[in-house]
Amino acid sequence: MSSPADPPLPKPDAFPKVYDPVGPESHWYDVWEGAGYFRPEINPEGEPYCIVIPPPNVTGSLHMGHAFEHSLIDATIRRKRMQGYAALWLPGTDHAGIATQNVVERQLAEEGLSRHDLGRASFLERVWAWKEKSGGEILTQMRRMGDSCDWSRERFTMDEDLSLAVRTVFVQLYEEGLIYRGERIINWCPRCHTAISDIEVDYDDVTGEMVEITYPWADGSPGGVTVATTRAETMLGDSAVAVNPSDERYATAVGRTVTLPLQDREIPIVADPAIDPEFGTGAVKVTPGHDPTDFEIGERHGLEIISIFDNDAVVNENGGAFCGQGRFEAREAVKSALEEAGLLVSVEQYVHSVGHCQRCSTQVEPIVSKQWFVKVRPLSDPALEAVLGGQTKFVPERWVKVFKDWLENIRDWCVSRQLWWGHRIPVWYCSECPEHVVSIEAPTQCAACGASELEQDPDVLDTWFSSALWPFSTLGWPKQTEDLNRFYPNAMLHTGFDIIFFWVARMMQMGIHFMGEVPFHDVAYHGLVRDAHGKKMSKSFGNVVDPLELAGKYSADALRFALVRAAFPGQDVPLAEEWVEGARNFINKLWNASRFVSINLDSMSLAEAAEGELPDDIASRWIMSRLGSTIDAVDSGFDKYNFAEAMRELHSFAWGDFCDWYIELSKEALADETRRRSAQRVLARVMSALLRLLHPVIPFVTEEIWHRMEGGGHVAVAEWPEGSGLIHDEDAESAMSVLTGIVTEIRTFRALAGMPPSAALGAAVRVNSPHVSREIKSLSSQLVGLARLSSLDVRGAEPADEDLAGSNVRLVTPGAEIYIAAGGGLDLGDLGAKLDKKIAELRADLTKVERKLANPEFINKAPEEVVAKERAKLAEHSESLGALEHLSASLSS
RNA sequence: GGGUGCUUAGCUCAGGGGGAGAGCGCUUCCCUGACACGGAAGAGGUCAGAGGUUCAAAUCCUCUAGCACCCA
Repeated sequence: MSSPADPPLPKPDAFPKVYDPVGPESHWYDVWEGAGYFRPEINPEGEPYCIVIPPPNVTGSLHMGHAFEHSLIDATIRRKRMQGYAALWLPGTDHAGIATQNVVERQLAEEGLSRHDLGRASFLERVWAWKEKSGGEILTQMRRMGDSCDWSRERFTMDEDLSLAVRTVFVQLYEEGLIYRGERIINWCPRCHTAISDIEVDYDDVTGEMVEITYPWADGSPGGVTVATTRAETMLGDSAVAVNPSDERYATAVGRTVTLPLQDREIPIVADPAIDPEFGTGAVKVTPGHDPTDFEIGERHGLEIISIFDNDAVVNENGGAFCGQGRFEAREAVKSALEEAGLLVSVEQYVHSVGHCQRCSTQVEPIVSKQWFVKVRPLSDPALEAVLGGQTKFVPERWVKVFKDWLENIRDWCVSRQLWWGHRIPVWYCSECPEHVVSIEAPTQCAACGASELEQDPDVLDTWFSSALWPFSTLGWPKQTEDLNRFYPNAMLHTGFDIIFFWVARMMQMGIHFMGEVPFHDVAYHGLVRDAHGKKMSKSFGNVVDPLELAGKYSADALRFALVRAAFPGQDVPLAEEWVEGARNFINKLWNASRFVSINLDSMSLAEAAEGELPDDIASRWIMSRLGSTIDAVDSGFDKYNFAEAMRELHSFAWGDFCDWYIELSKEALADETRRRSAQRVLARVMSALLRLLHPVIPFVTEEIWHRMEGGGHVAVAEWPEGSGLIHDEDAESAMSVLTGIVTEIRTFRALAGMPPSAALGAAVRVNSPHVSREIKSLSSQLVGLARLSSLDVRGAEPADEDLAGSNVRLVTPGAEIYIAAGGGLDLGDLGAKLDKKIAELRADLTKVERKLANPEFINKAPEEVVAKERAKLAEHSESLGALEHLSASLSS
């Protein structure tokens, strides 16, 4: 094809054969950000479209889960931006109360210090210093990944504005009676030294012991009541024994008293329906001070609450002789003492579920303590209604049920934490009187007695209290800012299902309560990133993969594509390095397709080359039709948050339709001066659309190619392609499928016959439909190239049994027959075996079809199209079978 | 104990009443003027098991088994 008239190739370094992501991935981000593309103001007329980031821990670093979630958010927001929305991805970080405090305390411990050694003020200075030092890391990493956040709107949960929002919410809820202080049984972490909420307790199976203990009758009569427990040491705090009221065995026992061993305390036997008669002996010790169920039993029966543990879960003075022992130590000591007393009936190994602190895995100790609670029900009911009523849509929908079950059984939320790092509870206690002041700003005097000595509650709020406000606190609330009016409700939320209770439910509650509207219209729950074999990534397994490392090796684009490509709604994403490698290969393929187009545009930009009317040849019509369907499928995938589907469409269009077929077909047209220009037009249009469609997921490489080819503007703000303008061209698609069938059939024959690609092969093709036959004729020079033929004769269906091109081989493909003059001396052994197999398959298929059509019920009940389709299949299969048998016979003769 | 999801090619997963799909891996051939991070052609599956509904079931229903997760 080369001739002196060919245009000069671009300089080799303008489009190297292998894409090098290093330059583009360090260059384009600053350009985009500098141009203000990440700000919604770039589309001032656009409809607002806001997504807030699920705020990562401020001192954390980027892990694969972030990389995944952010890839989905960025893909969503970049597409919306290109569609002309005032797209805002609002970034920020969370102060992560316990987690952050634990990290800094660990640092202090290395210096042999505790936070109490430093005191509250200097400890907080330390935490702020740590936050300043490590707080930017994750944000830098996000930039590296190409995340198009509006950094001018970055927020931190402990910013002054957001802290004001927290205090405002607290005060208002208090005034509405939805926040109260109460002495209740709560989950206490003896290591973190704080209360935690019910959902911060993780239950794990632990192998322990089931111990049976006899409590003797108080009146000295022989025997007693035997109770079963896994926590023998808590008997020190027992204030009753309970049985089920319907339990015959204990009918006469109820109302009597027993003596609590070791403590010498007389306690009653009460009847309570909460007791399961099937469990153990049917009699249960009741420890209202250290068991939530027992606490409730205690409330019902007016039992004494005896706390036997201090804040370290060490037995206190109420534990008598066991005072000073840790709870596990005390458990053994109590058992020995009971055994000595002859009251230990049995000890058996027992596996049971035990609550652990989510942050430090220490066994949680239920204790009774004075804490602040949010009365949740009045907030949760509207949240549930909003989801059931569809004001907020969940994807996948099944999470609605989980959400519903949880909200319907919700308990009040303990929001105070005995920590220093966080939003201090805006309550001040008077030193002169029992009153307290709940106020947004620090009060100067007691509202009740006027005293000026006021002390603020030492505790801080649960981190999730501030996260619950995130969709509006980040937009300026309680100030009525322009952003708040514009971007609330948020368009949607991408998040993991693991925080549906912690975060989504609470944002729904607070959003509706304070803004009067749901915080977002859609919530798309994604799965977890797992390793190549579907195992959860964890440090203990050693299968954790660092996203930045993969991005460094294969490019951020490749990592993003690998992740997004696997993102079926709500499904976990297995990630092996090979997937990223595959994504890198795809990007390189795209790069080379661009390289090809670029080389063939005669120095025109994509925009220039695309100008003018499209040609109406089959190949052009076909690829434009395919492009239209692809755009529709991509849009539909994005709109359903089914990113994997969108990516599959793009991948197969780009690699299959465009590279494998259209580019190959275009080579012939490009070589023809009269058709070169129109082929360029098609190449440029497809290329441009492809770059735009892929940009949300692989922003860097598409921008780099755009820069080299488009000659102006940035793909980051280019217009998103419209599929509806492109017609679905049935004729072109069917003609092309016949063409690809013919080509593939000939190639297969060549491979099976062991013919080298260079060997001459003459062929004649008989196309069944006269219409398609004309189209194939128009494509004959392309067909010659693709199938590497020495000659080609395309006929219509009319002539029946002519001698076609001296053929000795007859092949068949849907819609056409192929006659090949293969000459003699070919080794057709493989072909014969292959043919036999194909014939057998076809016969089996044919029998199935025949049986179906012979069934009157099928003819009567099946829809017409289905019957017609079966009939067509029958005809087609018979024909193919005939041809194959003919070929088989001619081979063996 | 209650709930949810999963079981489809060697691996990881889509599909979801009417001819079994993808990526990776594997086999054979090919460094052809976009690309070997590539091209061409292939092999490979009683869609977990058992019942049922239906003209028709991988797909819907029931049960069973195994796995995963959530809640108590």
